[in-house]
Amino acid sequence: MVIKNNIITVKKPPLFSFAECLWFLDRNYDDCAHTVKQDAVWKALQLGEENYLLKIYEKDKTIKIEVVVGPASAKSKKLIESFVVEWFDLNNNLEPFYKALRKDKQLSYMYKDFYGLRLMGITDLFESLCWCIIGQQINLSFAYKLKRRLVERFGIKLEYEGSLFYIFPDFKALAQASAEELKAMQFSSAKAAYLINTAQAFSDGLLSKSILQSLPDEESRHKLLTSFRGIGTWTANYVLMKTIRDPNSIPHGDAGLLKALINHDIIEDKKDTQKIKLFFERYKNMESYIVIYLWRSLAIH
DNA sequence: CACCAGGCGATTT
DNA sequence: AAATCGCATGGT
Repeated sequence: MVIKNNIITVKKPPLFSFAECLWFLDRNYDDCAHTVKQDAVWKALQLGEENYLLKIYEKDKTIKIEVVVGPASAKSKKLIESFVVEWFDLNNNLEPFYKALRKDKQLSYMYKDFYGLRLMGITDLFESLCWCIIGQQINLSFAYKLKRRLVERFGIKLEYEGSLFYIFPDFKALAQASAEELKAMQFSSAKAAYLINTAQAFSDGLLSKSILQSLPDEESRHKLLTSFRGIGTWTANYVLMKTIRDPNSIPHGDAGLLKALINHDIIEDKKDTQKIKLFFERYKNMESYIVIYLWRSLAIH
């Protein structure tokens, strides 16, 4: 009998659906950040100095994390477990959010239809910022294509049983990329410069997740982020939501968010900032979660 | 062909 | 301060 010691077991929290989270990861886009196969998600990532390939699936009342590639020492397992808990937002109690949702006449259907969906994070700040810059003002299909090109060129490739898995490039690799090469990959000149500038800001120690987390409030985090070229209010808020997990962060001006608000007759046109403000007051300190659920609704409207 | 896309920075009013 | 403009290019 073989005893597997490369599996980590995590308890599922209440108000959680692994299937709904997997649905989000496997929307109709070609995201190179992970692979959904059958009922499991495969994820390549770097933690500390080590590269890992994880296979994550549910079993009974638990989530299983199989360390497919990489060390499965006690220390590694601890890091991996923290990563998954953060990625799936497992420590967040959604009860207050669901309470507010159930009271919402227009949106209460989401309580059933999207039950258990979590705010799937982007735990790495550099990756999160790059993803925003790539996605600015272009459609998502094209954005995912650009991201794949960037990752295949500058990222780390992991091969396992004939399949390829990618780890997002280190900022050091992008800091010395040439704008010309990025432009040849169909990035606009502005975006090529933003990406390289951002990578250099990390290289120069001007920006990091811990720097951001050490700041006292959302306002100061937003201010630091937007001091860099290419990081506007939308990008700053997106990152605060997906990476820093500020609960009250809203990516104002987001095209998808506005479309969802119009679909639900919450606003009539995109410039109705007053009604948008009123709407979000119903979700104080849960703004980022209602944004995720509104984005989720775009797939059914 | 027109219009929009998970915006941003620069310029003009 | 607030509105407008140029960017770049794939999707529909």
